[in-house]
Order: sequence, then C-alpha cells, then structure tokens
Amino acid sequence: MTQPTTIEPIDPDALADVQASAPPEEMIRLVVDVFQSLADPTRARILYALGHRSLCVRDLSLLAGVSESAISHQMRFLRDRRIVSTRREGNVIYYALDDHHLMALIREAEYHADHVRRGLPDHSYP
Amino acid sequence: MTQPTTIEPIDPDALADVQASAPPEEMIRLVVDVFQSLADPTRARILYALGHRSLCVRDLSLLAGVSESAISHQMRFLRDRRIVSTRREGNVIYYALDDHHLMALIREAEYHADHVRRGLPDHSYP
DNA sequence: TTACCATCTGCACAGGTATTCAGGTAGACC
DNA sequence: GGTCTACCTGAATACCTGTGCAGATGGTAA
Repeated sequence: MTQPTTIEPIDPDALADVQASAPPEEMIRLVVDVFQSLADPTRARILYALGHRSLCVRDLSLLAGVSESAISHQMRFLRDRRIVSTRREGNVIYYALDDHHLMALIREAEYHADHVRRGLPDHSYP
Repeated sequence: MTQPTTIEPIDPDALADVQASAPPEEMIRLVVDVFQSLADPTRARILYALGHRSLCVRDLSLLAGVSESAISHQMRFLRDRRIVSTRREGNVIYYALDDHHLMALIREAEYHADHVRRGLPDHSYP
C-alpha cells in the first residue's frame, strides 16, 4: 500500500524564489476586488457614462438597457466601494464618478484590448 | 386601462449626450474580458508568480493552493487569451507571462487599492 | 513494447452573481 | 393630510464560474 506521499515541487528553487516574493493575501484580495468592480458589462457601461457626466437611475437604466432595479443594485455596489457619489435634486438622485483613477484603469484596459485584438506583440507598446 | 407607456428619460439632454459618446459594444466586451481575466484570486496569484519567473503546473499548484487540475483549467483560460505562453522541457511544461502589459494593469490596481484603503481623496494621486 | 510521469479534459457540483418582480421608503407638491 | 414620483430593498431565479474527481493524452525512458 502506498504512503500518503506529500507532493514534491518539481523546481524547488523556483518555487522558493517565487514564494519569497509573493504578495500578501490582503493585496491579492484588494486587487481582485478592484478588477471585479469592472468585470461586468452593465457596470462598465455605467462607469463609461458617469465618466462623461453624472446621471440619474432612470437615465442609466435607459442607457444600459436593464431595469431601474438592476441599476439601483449596481449603484449600491459602486457606492459601497466609494466608486460613485450621490447628489439629490428634488426627487432625482444624480450619481457621479467619485474615483477617476478607475477611468485610468479602463483606458489602460482599452489600450491593452486594442493591441490584443490587432495581435501585436507586447513590445510594440510605445 | 393604461397604455403601454414607454419610459421617458428624466434628463433627455444628458442621456443623448452620453449616448452619443458611448463606446461601441465591442469595446465594452473586450474591456470586460480583460478585467475578468484578473478578477479571480487564483489567476491573480498565478500572474503575480509568472511576473517573477516561469513555472510549471505542479509548482503553480503548490503555490496557489489548488489542485493541478484547477491550475490546468486556469492555464487554458490564460492561454486562450494569449496571456501566457508555454515551453516544454522533457515532461514538464513551463508557463511564462506573455503579456507584461497586464502586470502594468495589476500595478495600477495595487496603487488604486492602496489609496482606497487609506481613504485618500482622488486628487492626491501624484 | 511497457511503465511512468506531467499535464490535460469531460463531467458534476457548489458557490456566487446579475437580473427581475413585487412591494416598500422618502421627498416634493397639491 | 394625501398623492405622486424616483429610488431602494428583499426574495426568487437563472446563469455563470471555479474546483475536484476520474480518466485520457502525450511525451520520456527502460
């Protein structure tokens, strides 16, 4: 009968090297959370729009092609992460982008996607 | 009985303005896809590691704390998107990061997450 | 060939997530 | 007060996704 053999690394030096320079779990969590905020088509549409000007729930609903309820749920998601801020005007609540650094991230991704689409090698970035 | 009233925008000018400058659906798809690639802890750990040096499936499995099968599934995901490349060495297949621009995106996200964590206002980015 | 090894793949399952529906809340205006 | 309106919330649902298991694949070495 075979022992409960512990799995041995194939390249122990490489593994130790990488483990030593691995980022803390907390940073992984934070980074993944940032990317998850942008990894949904509806949220992407919302953020593109708010990057241009502030809008209310109704108009975001018409723009994104989903129900006002769906927008409201997404806005809570974005509010909780301080990505957007609110301004009340009568009965209407206008949402504004409160984190323009996220737009910079989106621009980077656009840039990246554009190059991948064209099949250019990585080195051709200016 | 009420007509099937079409929903009217609240700020028609704002809506038209944003609609006119909305990105094409194709770009939304591409950008969301890029962010989805990074929106998973296991993939993030893999990419951080490969950003440092190339590794085989076994060692990635030990590093990320998931089965070799799970790593293999993720590597196919990353291969299909040309994010990683492979190099065979005997029976061992080494994966390497084939898209360093993604690491730049991750650095941006780190930077972002770090500032959000500290609660600094958006304008304080250098 | 045979045995062995690292990796891959198809399937099933669990957990997560975006959406809609129905109803609730809060401010504006009569 | 009452009513309207824009927005929010909770529940139910359908979908997606990451994972492990079991077995297949393909290369290596005797």
